[in-house]
Amino acid sequence: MQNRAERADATPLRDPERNRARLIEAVLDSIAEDGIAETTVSRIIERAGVSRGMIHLHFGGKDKLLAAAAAEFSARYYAEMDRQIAGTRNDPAARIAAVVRADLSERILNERSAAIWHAFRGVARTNAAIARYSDTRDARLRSMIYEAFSVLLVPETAADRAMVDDVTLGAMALLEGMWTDFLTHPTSFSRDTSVRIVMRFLAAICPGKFPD
Amino acid sequence: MQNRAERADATPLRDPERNRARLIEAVLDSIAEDGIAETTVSRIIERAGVSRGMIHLHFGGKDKLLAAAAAEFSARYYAEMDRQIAGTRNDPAARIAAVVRADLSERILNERSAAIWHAFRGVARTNAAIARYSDTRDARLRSMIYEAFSVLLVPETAADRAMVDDVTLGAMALLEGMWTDFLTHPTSFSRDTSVRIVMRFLAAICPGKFPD
DNA sequence: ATCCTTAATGGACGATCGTCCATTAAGGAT
DNA sequence: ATCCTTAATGGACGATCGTCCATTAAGGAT
Repeated sequence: MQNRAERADATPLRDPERNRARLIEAVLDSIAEDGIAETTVSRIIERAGVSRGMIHLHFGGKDKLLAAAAAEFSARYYAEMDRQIAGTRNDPAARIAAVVRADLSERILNERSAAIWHAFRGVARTNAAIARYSDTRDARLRSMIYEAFSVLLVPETAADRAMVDDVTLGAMALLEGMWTDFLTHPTSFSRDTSVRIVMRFLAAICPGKFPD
Repeated sequence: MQNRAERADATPLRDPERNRARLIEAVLDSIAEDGIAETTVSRIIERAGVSRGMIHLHFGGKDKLLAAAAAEFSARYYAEMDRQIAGTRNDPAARIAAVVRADLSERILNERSAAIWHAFRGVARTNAAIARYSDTRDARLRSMIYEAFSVLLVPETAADRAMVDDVTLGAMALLEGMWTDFLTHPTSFSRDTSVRIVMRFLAAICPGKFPD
């Protein structure tokens, strides 16, 4: 139809990397907009603008494409998280606040990401590949919070260490809950309110550790 | 094959009510064990032990059967919740504690219910019928917590009322997060620890309101 | 005993699913 | 200029999906 000489730009006709990326993006868009049940091979290739055989060619099948999309989604999450909390390594209270702000920031928590995240969660129990990347994202966030509280609360006794465990679990639960609130009440949800509430709870349970 | 005279018991050969219940139970079991994607008409009737045409006969189609299962799941949730918090109407602190304990109790939060709940959440965005019952359950829990905090904190100023809003949202988030923790870490999850942490956070943010 | 309503059956049906491969052609290597 | 590797195409395929209806029979009404 069109050869290189006829095209004004230098866009190559063949670009496996670009097509892989398009397929992954199409999967994420489809899950966010139409849900996992409607994310069929036909819909995916339609969104990506590629041919039917390409899923099998580049990923080996639909399931592996979904797993790759989950991996990409997870990787983007903590890449952005790392970016936003950079420079808070020496101040645990600031780091925790930064993690909370990042986790609820527009770049990380938005209608698309919340829909995708909950869709993945819903099927993770019966899809080992998706569960793996879902767990990875979880574990990363948890360890960030845990490390910061370990520095902030300088635990010495067993009770102190239990406190670090508890407050980590509580912080994770609060953030998880805010994501769910965003998903279920996207219009009334307030990013600032959510950050404020999480920080108020954390400040209340760690008196004097989170200066205003 | 078998008529009433030949059967020892009095089980009727025809029992639409029983068959409806069997189909709903089969759907919930299938979602919990195999996931929503594997919950097909063939799998459902196999579990329920009924014939293929019965879904259309009694519910009008698979989608309506799923909606009925979501309705039943939601109804059971707050029936059990009401049962467990009965008798705490005059003591808001006790009522909040009872709601927390109930929401995390074995009868309400278990592997089956957590799997079903998250599966429904994952598709609620693109399934209006399921979203409706999911929201109903949510709103019921939220209003219980809100009412109790309204009595407990006797809000007078605008700031007081904002506090009631905040602590309600925080309590909801904590409970949601604990469900997710149960789903993702069923082996390490501790019911008692979760209840304790939620109550510690609530007590910390409402000083003197939750006597030990 | 006969009739009538309706619960229950189970297979036929068209629609879609995801996989896979024969074929084409891009584009670098020679 | 020719060859060779491999990206890309798109339709054929069997499998499975959910719906629906002709048929059977349960069981109350007469």
